[in-house]
Amino acid sequence: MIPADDIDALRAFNRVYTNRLGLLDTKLDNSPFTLSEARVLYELANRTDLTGAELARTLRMDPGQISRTIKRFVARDLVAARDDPAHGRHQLLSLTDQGRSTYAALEQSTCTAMGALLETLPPVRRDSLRHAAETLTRIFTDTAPPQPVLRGLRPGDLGLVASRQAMLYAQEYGWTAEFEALAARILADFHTNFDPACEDGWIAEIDGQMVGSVFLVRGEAGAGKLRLLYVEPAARGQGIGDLLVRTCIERARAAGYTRLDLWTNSVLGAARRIYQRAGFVLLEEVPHHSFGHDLIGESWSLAL
Amino acid sequence: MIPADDIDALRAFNRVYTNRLGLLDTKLDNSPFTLSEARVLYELANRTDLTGAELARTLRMDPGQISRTIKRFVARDLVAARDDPAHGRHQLLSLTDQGRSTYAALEQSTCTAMGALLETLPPVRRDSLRHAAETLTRIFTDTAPPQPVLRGLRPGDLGLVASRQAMLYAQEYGWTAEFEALAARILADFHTNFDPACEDGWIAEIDGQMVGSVFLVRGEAGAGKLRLLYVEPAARGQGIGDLLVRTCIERARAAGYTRLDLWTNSVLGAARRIYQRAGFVLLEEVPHHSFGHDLIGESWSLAL
DNA sequence: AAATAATGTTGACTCAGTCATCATTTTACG
DNA sequence: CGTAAAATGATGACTGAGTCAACATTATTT
Repeated sequence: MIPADDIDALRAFNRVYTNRLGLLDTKLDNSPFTLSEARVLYELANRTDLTGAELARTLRMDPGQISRTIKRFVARDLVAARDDPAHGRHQLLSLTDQGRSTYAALEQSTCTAMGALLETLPPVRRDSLRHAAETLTRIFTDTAPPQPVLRGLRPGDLGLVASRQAMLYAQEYGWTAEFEALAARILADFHTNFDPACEDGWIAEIDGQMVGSVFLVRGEAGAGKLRLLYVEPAARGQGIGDLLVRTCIERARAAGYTRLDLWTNSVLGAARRIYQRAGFVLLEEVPHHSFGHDLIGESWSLAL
Repeated sequence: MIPADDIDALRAFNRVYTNRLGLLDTKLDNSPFTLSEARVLYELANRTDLTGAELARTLRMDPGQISRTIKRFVARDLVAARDDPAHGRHQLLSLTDQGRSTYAALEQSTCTAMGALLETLPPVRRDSLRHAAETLTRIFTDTAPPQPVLRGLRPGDLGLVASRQAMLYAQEYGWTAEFEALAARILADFHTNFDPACEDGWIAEIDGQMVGSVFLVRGEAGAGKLRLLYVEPAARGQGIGDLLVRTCIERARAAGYTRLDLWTNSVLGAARRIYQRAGFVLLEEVPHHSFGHDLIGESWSLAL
């Protein structure tokens, strides 16, 4: 079930955008084209040998309207229609030279108008706007389900991991900043003592956004240690946790560890199940008071 | 000058949104209202005693069109118009009972349609969509320049600060992950030894987004230490750095420190100027090799 | 070979959007 | 105070958008 808040947010945006649509339209500058005409021109300029039906589909416009629009363009000598040699019923549409130069002028003026609009925004909002615009473009464009990808570490990742985990566990379990400090320290140590031969870290991303992580560090007595595994709630149930753990195990094996240890807490049920599935065995349970709660720490291990 | 990339991003979004607009419209469900009519209904339902001119302004529609639309609504007994007792030329518009129930039904069905659309998205994208929609709504709605606000620390802040600084200095100065580890360690220590009486941290926000930070910790011999000051590039030039430093100084004074120290690097010119303006004095310059570069560390101090 | 589907076009109709005009009323200003 | 300027609400005229139905023609499927 979709939360009403989500629906409201989208509807509010829809309203605002529609009310301010003029600000983003070609109508602003007194161009000789309507919005629909400009859209048709854009498609014709950026694709080759379109048919009318194809135009109607991509722009979600009425075929009849396309037909009439094209007729107007042909009359103005902006568009040339020639019969498709392969399909007798199809007509291949393309811009004439005049059509192309007219489109270029239109393009120029919309860019100028858009730039003027962006000029009015403070830089912080300009950045937010761009990011939001790119996000929405992706969401409306990519119909394929987003694939989670694993990647290596980049600058800024460590802090982000600590931050997301701190927020998550504060929200879900009420853990205090003590956990955040622990995570920050683990990550600081990770980098300070970093040995590329036998240590590593992975970030899981969807649409370029971090949705999970895992780290492999050197543990005690020839054992590797898996640390800071987490998956964003919204990204759970897609096997991302399994993927992260599997990757970590393989890397631990390649690094020559004889055993892979990890320490977790009994309340982290989702993580526990992932460890179980991966073959880890629960060795020890030790109650402790940390992060503002009475918890049961668990030591798990996997022979490699 | 606005980067062409920003303009392209916004235009691309504009195109995609327009092409898919139908998906977000009242047209989807076979409602008896056009988009414009639905917008007028919405305004009438959510505000009281609107005049036609007011409607035309908020919806950016032609007064003539409003006039005709209202006439249709009055004929359908959805809207009642009564003369304004104060202004003889004004007409106060409001929904009739039938208008209200019709609007409620419309509202219901658009919410359902919107929910159905959100259902098709994977949860990760749903979250992104919501966030982006809220951002854009704010940007198009708030015309007032965004005010930077200072706030205390919340879960997740520490990691975020470390992450942003690491990314920033990696980008601007090519600093290595060594800096990230240092930042993470400083923040871990901050929390581990946290003494609320004489230590503190502040986050500067614009539109709820972090754009800067500063921390006050206990230093040596009764002195306070200012650490991890930073301001996002896009938010610079608005006095946020000054505000952060001033806040930190005041807090240091209140905590009873006799002196406020800080350590920085000569390349961080913007920060240096902030310290100078705040009255800090450069005490010592020590060359060092850190973060992958030859740097000159600087010790500054301010008598309180 | 016949049924089915897609393509491009046209007619009919309503609403959107723009522009000009107008009567009326309110506000601003010398 | 009186007049000029501005705002309000309405209307006519016109083009294009959007929807629906119909149609001839050509491809595709069975």
